[in-house]
Amino acid sequence: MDIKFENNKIYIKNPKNFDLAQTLDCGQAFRWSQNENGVWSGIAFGKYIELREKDGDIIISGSNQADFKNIWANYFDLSRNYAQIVKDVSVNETVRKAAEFSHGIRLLNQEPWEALCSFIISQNNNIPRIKGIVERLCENFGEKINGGYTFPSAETVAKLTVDDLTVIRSGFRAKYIIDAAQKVTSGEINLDVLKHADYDAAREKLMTIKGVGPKVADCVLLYGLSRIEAFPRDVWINRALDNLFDGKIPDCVGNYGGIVQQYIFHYIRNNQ
DNA sequence: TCCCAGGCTCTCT
DNA sequence: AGAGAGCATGGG
Repeated sequence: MDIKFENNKIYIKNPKNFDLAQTLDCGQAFRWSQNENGVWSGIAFGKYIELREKDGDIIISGSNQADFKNIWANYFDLSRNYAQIVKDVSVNETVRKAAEFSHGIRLLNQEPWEALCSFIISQNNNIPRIKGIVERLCENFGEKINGGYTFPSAETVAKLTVDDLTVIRSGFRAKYIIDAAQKVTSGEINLDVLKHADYDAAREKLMTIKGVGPKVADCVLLYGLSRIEAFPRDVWINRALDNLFDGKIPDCVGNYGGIVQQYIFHYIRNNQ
């Protein structure tokens, strides 16, 4: 992608396969919102930024060249060739339709701990409420910065009790959040190591955390540890597999399960 | 009001 | 190994 830095803004000129609304509001991340002027804002890696689309470009403000290079280029997965991937997986007609409907969704490479914590919260829950719980977690236990609150560190959460978490109204998930924070803080779970570990071994390790089963583990691997071969199966995906794919993932998906899963998730959720 | 939500744990066969 | 109840909370 063609990047330009001008007037304290970052211009992604004529972006390919990058739609802000599709990417930021498709249920993979829970801290992005759009205001009445169409401007998206959010916080990740302890930094607040704003993004908007104008004249076919994406404009990032509130950031700088160093952060773009060190954080956002990877966060928005800018080096991945989505056009080629879409072409490869579109051998299957239903996948092609889902990919077309989901055009512009990119996988966000999120912070491992934030992904772990967020997807623990996601279980047996709906997206609006997940967002509310995550936001209350940040407001109560994150660090105040310009624009909002950072996602609280595992170290911070590890010191809390179930009672302390009453304010975020996460229900039965509170004890799971704390167990995850404690295992990450103690080093019993090293998320950076799991990023490069054998997939099944990493998955098993994540599932030693209370409240982390197969689906949450796959989500952590996909959204937090950049493992695009992950294929999380939630109620929506299972429904789609049953109704559209004879119950199984088509072979043409190959190692891009995570991307196709995201396309199918978006497609099935917005088409009954 | 009732059903359900980007599931998992626990218990009982 | 597999099935089923229960779980906190609240959005639609």
